[in-house]
Order: sequence, then structure tokens, then C-alpha cells
Amino acid sequence: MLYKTRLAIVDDHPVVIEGLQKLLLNVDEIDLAGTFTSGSDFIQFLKNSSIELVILDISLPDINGTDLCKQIKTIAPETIVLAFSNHTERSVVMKMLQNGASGYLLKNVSAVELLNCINESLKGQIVFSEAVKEIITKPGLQNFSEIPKLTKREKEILCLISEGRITIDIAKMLFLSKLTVETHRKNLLQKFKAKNVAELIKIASKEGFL
Amino acid sequence: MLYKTRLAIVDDHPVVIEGLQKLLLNVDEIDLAGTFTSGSDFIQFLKNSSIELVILDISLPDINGTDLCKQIKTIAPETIVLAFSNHTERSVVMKMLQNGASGYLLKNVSAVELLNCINESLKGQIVFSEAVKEIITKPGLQNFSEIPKLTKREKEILCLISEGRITIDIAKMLFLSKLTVETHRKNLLQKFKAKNVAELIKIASKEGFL
DNA sequence: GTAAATATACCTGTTTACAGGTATAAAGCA
DNA sequence: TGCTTTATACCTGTAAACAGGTATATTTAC
Repeated sequence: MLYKTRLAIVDDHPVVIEGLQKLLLNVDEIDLAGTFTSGSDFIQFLKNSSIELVILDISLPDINGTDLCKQIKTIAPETIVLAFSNHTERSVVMKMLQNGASGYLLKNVSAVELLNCINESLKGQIVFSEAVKEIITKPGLQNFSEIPKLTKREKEILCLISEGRITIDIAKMLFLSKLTVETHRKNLLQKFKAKNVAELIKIASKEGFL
Repeated sequence: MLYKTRLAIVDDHPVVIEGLQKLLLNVDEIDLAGTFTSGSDFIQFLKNSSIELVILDISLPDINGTDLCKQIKTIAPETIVLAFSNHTERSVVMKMLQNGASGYLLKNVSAVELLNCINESLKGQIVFSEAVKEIITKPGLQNFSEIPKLTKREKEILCLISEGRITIDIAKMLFLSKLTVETHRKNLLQKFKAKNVAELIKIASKEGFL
């Protein structure tokens, strides 16, 4: 008796599910354990069944795919999550990885590439479709917008701010006047075009400064 | 005449450089264009020479490897960066990817695995040494510490805060009292054990909430 | 060697955040 | 069903951030 990999599909487009289903039915080693059009449906299912690999769309009606990925990895850390999406934004790819995905495929992958990625990820590999590799390794292409250039001091202070330190403490730690730190803080807000620290830290974090 | 890949090594431990050098000298297709023990040395070099692949240590005397990686990808987006480090923290791995690295190898990789990774990354693959794959796909193992569980409302407000909105505006947008939003904000600070929004946003971002 | 960028310091007023409470209706779960 | 969590609302005072300036050594870069 052949061992079969239990696989699930989560995608709110029935057409996509149909397509994947047809594709995977031909594969002997795969047991399509279920298809779901909403995140909560799948979570419910996952609580009672074990799934080895799930193909996960990112745009879902009830919950976004990145959050869902995190939930899946919390409930079933061994379940392999492959993102399957149209989103080409670098930030989305990174967030999926952040949340434990084992790979990211754009929906334009070929059948061969898809099957290959499924197999590789089952072996523990981390897989990306061709276009995604470019997106990951060429950060400049996307957000060439403006990555502000910070001085050493600014980076230092940015970092301390992100740790929750208040201005006066930062001043003491760096042997500066409180007012100097305020100036740096002001410059940071300007450089990042942020309205306040909250936005500042978000952008800085996204740009990889923290 | 054989075409050779121009490769550089940046590592502040001379021993590591020696070791890599010896290993790579046996490889015909590789031209070891230079070895560097500090980040600024390499940056200087990179401005005048083209390098196809650089093996990059993360702990350096003058600049940290993640920042250096970002600089490299800015100056020479085509240069492939392979992180080569002892750091097993998930956050470090993610930051290197964030900054455009094509892979992450722990220093305990075997010679075979290393050469294999170099070759694969030259083909455009994104590569990780075995242990790193585990680190990426099992977020829970490391920071199982406490990932706070947020309600839908809290996520909503967290997100708005991260966009730089102030309390009163958030209240208006969600048709809530300013005071209610303040309570949510307070709860967020508590759940994330943050001293203020700056720290809140940093942690939330690291945990993948944003 | 000169110009530009950086780091430093100061001032004033207004707005916002934060700490420390209390309280209640509604939704969700057992 | 009854218990718990979630979302809602309110109060008060203090601390901190932010906006809007000006100004000057000291590096760094060209």
C-alpha cells in the first residue's frame, strides 16, 4: 500500500480549487484531504485532522492568508504551508516567511513547477516560483522609492526608540542633551516621512532597519 | 578559456577566510577576487570592481552584516549575497532576507553543502543550510515565548496606530469613543509588554502582525 | 580645500500618550 | 445555562512627544 501525503487547498476561487484538484488527482502520492474556501473552515478542520501540506491563497474572505498561516503553524507546527497567490509585493512574501510558510508560489506557475515545489517542500526545502526569487533577492527594484539614508547616530537613536526608551533616557545613555536627541528624533520622522514614532517604527522595521 | 565566477569573502576571522579559501581554490569555476575582514574595506572594493557572489559573515567589527548586505544590494543589486554565520536566531535570518540575501548558511555546513549552495545561488536559487530551513519553517520553536493573542478590534487598532493615526482619529474612523480606543491601546501595550507605542510597533512587526 | 552633511545644543508652546483606576453590555464558549 | 472574554465608555493627572523654529562645531566627501 502506497503512503499518501495528506494535502489541503484553501482558496476562495472555486475555479482555482478545481484546477488544482484536477492537477493533483493524477498524482498517486497525494491524497487530497480537503478543499476550503474560507480560513475558518480550514482551521476548524485542522483541529481534528492532520494535514501534511496546505496550499494557501492569501486573499480570503474572512481572514488574510498571512494571519491564517501563523494560526496554522501554531495549531500544527509540522504542517507545511505553501503560499499560492497573485501578490507580487515583496512585503507580502516576507510576511508569509515571517509567519512560517515553507514557500511562495505565484499563481502563474506551470504545473510542472508546482508539482516540483510540492515535492521539494515535503522534503523540507523552502521553495519559490521563479519570479518570486527575483522579488526576494532584488529589494531595490520594488521599493526603490526611497530608502532613507541614516547616519550612525540616527540608527543608534532609532534603535533605542524602538526599544521603548524615552528621549531623556536616550540622552543620558549617549551622553547627549535631551534637546539633541529630540532633534535626531525629528530628523528621523522627516526622513521616513512619518507622522509619529508609531509610523516611524513601522516603516523602519519594514525597511529592515530594526 | 573557462569563465570564472568572481567571488569575495567578508569575515573578520582570518581562520575562516583561510578555510574557505583553501576550499574554494580547488574549484576551477571560481575566481576568488578578494577577502576582507571589515565591511568598509569591502564596500570600497565593490565600488570599483564587480563581484558576482559574496560570502558574508554577520558579525563584523565596523558594521553589522545585515546593514552591509543592504548596502551591497544598493550599490550592486546583481551581486549575490550569501550569509555565513553562527547566528541561529530566526530574526537574524529574516533580516538578512529582508535585506536581499540569497541565502543563509550556518558555519557548520559541510564543504559539499557549501559548494552546492554556492552553485545553486549562482543559478538564482535561494538557499539555506539544513538547520536554517527548520528555523524558518518552525517559528513556534524559537519564540514560542509569548505571541499575544489579539482580538479583531485590537488588530484593527494596532494597524491604524502603526499607520501613524492618533487616538482621536482612530475613534472617529471606527465610530468609537476616544476613551474606548485608549483602552484598546492600553491593552495592546500590556499584551505585548511594551513600554510605549514605539516598542509596541517594533514587537508587533517582528511577530508578523503588521 | 572647500562645501555639504552630521552631530551637537537650545527655546516655546500645544498636542498626545500613558498610568491608574471603574464599569457594563454583548458576544462567545462550556 | 452560566461563565469568560471582548468591546465598549468614562475620569484625572502627569509625562512625553511633536511642531516650529535657530545656531554652531566637527566630520565627511568631492
